[in-house]
Amino acid sequence: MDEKKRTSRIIARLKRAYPDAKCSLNHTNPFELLIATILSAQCTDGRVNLVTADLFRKYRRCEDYVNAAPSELEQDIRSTGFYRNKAKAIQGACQMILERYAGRVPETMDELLALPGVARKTANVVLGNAYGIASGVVVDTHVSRLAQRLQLTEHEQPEKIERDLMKLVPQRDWINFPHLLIAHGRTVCKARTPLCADCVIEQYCPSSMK
DNA sequence: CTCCCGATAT
DNA sequence: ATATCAGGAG
Repeated sequence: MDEKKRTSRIIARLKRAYPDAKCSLNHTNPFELLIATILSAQCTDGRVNLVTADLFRKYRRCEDYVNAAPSELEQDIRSTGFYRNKAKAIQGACQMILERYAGRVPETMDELLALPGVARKTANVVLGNAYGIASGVVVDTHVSRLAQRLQLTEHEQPEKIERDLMKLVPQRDWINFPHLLIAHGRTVCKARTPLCADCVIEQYCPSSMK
């Protein structure tokens, strides 16, 4: 079986197992998703959602972040970790969005990549989940781990993994595919102890311990 | 490559 | 005690 066929079988199985897989970061607009995604670095989505529940009530627009005292914003996002970096990134991004785009989150890859604290992973999350634009494939820690275990790539750098996945996965699935891998990665194909006995794609996995 | 960093699971 | 979590910048 060639790699594309194996990939399509994997996708079909995962869609059946996780029919409701979607973006797990709570948000009601592109701006909120951008902030939530910046906060999600090396932090669980559950923790991010806990923080943004209060954060999005207190900070509604770019001006609210830009005008806040850095130390106060840092405390408001502290429990997500890396809070100094994240606060600085958020304030820098908001200032740029205000100056260049009149407060609207841009809808192109290049414009998003120019924002501080935003690289391909965050840009792909915002474009895909807030704007419905299939700009690429989100590669986070779960997608990276599963793509390697499934041997959908032989690389470790996120950018190279994304390039391999964009070749293997049909573009209509670029947005949903990471949701499927993340759902599977969180519940079954875990980082420390993969539960291969419970895996619905075990027959397609070269790394299976079954 | 290193650094940033708190919360939770194992 | 240590690994891991929807990463990005220098």
